[in-house]
Amino acid sequence: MWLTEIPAPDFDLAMTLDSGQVFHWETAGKGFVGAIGDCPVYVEKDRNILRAFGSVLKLDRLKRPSLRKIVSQYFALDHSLAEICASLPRDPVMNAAKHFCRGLRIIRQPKWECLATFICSSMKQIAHIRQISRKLRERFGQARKINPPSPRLRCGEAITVFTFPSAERIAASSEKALHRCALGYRAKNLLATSRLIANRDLDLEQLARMADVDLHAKLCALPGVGAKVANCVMLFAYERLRAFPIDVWIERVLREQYFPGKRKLNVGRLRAFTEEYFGDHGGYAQQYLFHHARMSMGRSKSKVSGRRGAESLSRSRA
DNA sequence: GCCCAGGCCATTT
DNA sequence: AAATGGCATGGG
Repeated sequence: MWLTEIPAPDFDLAMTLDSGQVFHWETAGKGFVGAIGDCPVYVEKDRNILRAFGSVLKLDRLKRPSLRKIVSQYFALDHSLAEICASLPRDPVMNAAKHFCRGLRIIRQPKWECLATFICSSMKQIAHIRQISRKLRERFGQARKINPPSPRLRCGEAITVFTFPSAERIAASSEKALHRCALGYRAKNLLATSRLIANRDLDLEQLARMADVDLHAKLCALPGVGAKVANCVMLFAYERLRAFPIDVWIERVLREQYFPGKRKLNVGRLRAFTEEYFGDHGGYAQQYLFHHARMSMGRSKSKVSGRRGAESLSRSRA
């Protein structure tokens, strides 16, 4: 077990973990517990310090990076948010999201874990995706314990966390077993894709060398992976910061904020716009717009009446 | 019961 | 090429 403290002044841990890019971190004490790959970790933000406590596997410890390296890499503390934000468009919608999401980082997730959870994400609310992720971990992953050494770490008692199951482990399960994790029709896709990996027909690490377009096409060829999921995996696991996933939230933001009242707008037109407008860090723009929109929706009570509500509000003020 | 959800896919126009 | 409907499940 190791303890490390990392200066991270422009990093919002809680917002990053609650922004719908990763689904397994759970609050514990004043921080969060989860797994970074095979490493069980407790993390907390204490003023400008990111404090992490956890263990690295004993096998091949010599080749193993330090906990500090693992945490810094995972949370992308090397990303210069100042430069990234400066490169984003400066329209009112983007500015508001940018301001609201200060400190939110696009993290670097393990590739299979990211691919698998986003295969499970289709037509699911984030709370459901979290449930699915937890069930997969509890049922097929490995239990690892975190034993806090001192009350300095405000995480309380010993905690068990579960690693995400390998593709081989999922492939060795069954569609019925996956169904019991509330996967629904997604079970078949997850199983099929896991078997491509277990059978050596697909090596996710090898794909990292491919150009964006080719990587996107390769991912889209996998069962249960379409344009949206492929872009999520590119953004959250392959560090392709241009990737701009368009889900129902983002599509709503684009239609209402960037093309208000425009009728003939298919997904292809929206895609053409986002790729040229948001630029090299479009993925950050997308995540900020997504999180801001999702957090703002709670205020208007009813989701369906949200649009009408906003409209009538602006009219009544006029 | 209704609505919707970080969509994908086969089928039809 | 673009629109449409089915798909499993759970929360509000």
